[in-house]
Amino acid sequence: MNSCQEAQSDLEVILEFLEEYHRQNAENTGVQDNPTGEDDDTWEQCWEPHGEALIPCGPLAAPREASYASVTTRKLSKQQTTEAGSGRKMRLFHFLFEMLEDPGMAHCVSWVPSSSSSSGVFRFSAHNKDQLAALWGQRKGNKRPMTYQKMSRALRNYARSGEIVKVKKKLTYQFGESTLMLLHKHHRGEL
DNA sequence: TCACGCGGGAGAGATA
DNA sequence: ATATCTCTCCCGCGTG
Repeated sequence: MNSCQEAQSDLEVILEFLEEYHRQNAENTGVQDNPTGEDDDTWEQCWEPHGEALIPCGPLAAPREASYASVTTRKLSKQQTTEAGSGRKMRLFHFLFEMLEDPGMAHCVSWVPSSSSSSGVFRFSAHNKDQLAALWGQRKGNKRPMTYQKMSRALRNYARSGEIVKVKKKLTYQFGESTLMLLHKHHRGEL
């Protein structure tokens, strides 16, 4: 099994676990999915990478370590445990998803229509891609200006984990299936 | 030939 | 001090 396949299967396992846990949590405790509404801050605090996948760290954080360990044997890294706390930096694909969900940013980056509405394929505008990159640089608080070239390099790093893969088309990338599902769920406030 | 997007290596910065 | 993760920077290659 290569790293991408491994990551993909991990994501699937995690997703199944989250769905099951979420069902139980809703039934047993009556905890609201998203009682306060979502904003950028909660967004950052409720997700954390887990090895090659994403797992929530908000309301699910407490039982996560024990329960999740039964699902996968992959250990939590130092940074991952750190990020369960507050003040975690936003990751690039979170930012991109946010931009994709913002109609006002459609001139910079947009979903690519396809037969499957949830394909997760998106494309940068050839004219405004650097504007989006600059925004990312600002969000990160970089001293030097971010460019599309540098941002796309970071995007391609996600290919190793399967979170985002490169599509063989100019300026076009695709969210991993499970990553996209989790992002959508969170965006709808289901996690 | 040239511009542009892409891919890889190396290293910086943050954190435990 | 060390290890790990996530970018960031730079350089070279392929393509139209």
